[in-house]
Amino acid sequence: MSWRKERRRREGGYHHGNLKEALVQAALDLIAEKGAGGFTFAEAARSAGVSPAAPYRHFRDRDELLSSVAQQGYEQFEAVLTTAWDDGRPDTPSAFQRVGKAYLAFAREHPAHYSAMFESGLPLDANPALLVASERAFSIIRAASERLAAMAPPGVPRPPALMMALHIWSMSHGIASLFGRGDAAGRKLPMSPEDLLEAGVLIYLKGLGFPIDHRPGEHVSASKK
Amino acid sequence: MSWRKERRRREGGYHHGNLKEALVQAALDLIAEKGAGGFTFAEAARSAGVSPAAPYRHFRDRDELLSSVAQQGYEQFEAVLTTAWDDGRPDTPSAFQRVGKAYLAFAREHPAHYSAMFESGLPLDANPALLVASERAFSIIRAASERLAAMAPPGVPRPPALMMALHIWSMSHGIASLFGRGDAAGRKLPMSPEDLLEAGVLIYLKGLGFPIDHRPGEHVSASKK
DNA sequence: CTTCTGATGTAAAAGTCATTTACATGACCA
DNA sequence: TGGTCATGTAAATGACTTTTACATCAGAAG
Repeated sequence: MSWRKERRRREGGYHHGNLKEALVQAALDLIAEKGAGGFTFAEAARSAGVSPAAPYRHFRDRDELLSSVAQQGYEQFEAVLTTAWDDGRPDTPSAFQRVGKAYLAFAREHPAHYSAMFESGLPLDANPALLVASERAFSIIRAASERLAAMAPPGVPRPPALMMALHIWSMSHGIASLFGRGDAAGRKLPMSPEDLLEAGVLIYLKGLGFPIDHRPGEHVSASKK
Repeated sequence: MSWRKERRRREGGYHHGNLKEALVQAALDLIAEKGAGGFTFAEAARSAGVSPAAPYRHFRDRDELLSSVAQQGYEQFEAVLTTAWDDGRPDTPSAFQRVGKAYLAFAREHPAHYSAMFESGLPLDANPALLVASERAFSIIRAASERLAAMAPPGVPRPPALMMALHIWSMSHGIASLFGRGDAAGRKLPMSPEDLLEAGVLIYLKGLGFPIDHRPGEHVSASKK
């Protein structure tokens, strides 16, 4: 079944057998190396060992390959966030912070995906599946915000959960985008992005009336009172 | 002095007379139209009415033109933020909110500049002047944060002013980047980016202990108690 | 087992870009 | 009036994108 294809592939058979996946992988490597802009269709083809025209059997054009990478990114992103959220265990606030960390971790560990998702300039509605994937990923942040909003102290005016989700998302994305990747964009920071985000989220939650106190060695941190 | 050049330019003289600026302007138009990635050196040359090789007399390569656009953007950005800050008049908190609005307004009104500055993928240290310009712009946000930090209520633990500035910058940038431009990136929002940012900043400031209350018709807003 | 056919690749070509090199023009100065 | 440097042009190279006509192969049908 498959050993045959494997063998042919190694021997340079006419058919690749797995080109679509190979191209996505090649694109990831190239984007990681030269950025979403620097990636070329032709080089991806070269990496996969096929002619420059071969990719057109699997993707309408360069943008569709980029779009596939972004979609795969959103799907993995959703999985990562879902795992981090873990349905709010052991408690909502700490799970919430874990989601924030997972956000930054994803940006750092999957820079190519992140780049395709947020920095490639491709319109979200280019591919319906892409839009769906991105919404599913955001829905995790939103669900977490809903849960958090539900346990906010009463009497304190607060925005709708959607707005909370957008605030958290925006701060996470802003930090990831400006400072998140090693040194690619060049902006230095006298602290880790994770610490920056954690502190920011804690201050924000405190603004919503959540009980926050601080332990030695840290600026602020959350704990149940 | 100059009428002569003007005349020649109209008549299609051999020398353009003002090519460098014309190229920057052409780049802005093209970036606004097709994004930072879609912009080409050749087309900028065509817009300016010169041969494809002419731009090389003024810019080492395509990236240097992009870098010039970004630098000009940072300079205008700094000017806009400085005006908005107005040295904290009439009072620090409202001036602070004004800076946030100015941030989003810049992203919306100068999408091409914003794109070159934050989404073009060019390394900040490509051009020393670029780095300086970007730091000067950020310094406005930082100065505003310093002032705000200085008037924070005592007894409430708070992060260093630099961190505050980074939080505000990140949220502003995150919102601008995700939702700031009409519909380019495709993400819809059931509220204006300005309202989103204002609410986020107010919650954040409340988390720092600033007195905030709310008036009818708005989610939250600041006033002295 | 042979044949047919759709899926998957290739080769070649056209058009666009980025970039370089040798040459042309003309603005300005002595 | 020349000379000279800055500013443009023309032409060439090599990469990339995309299309078109043709080649190959895997698997289904007989």
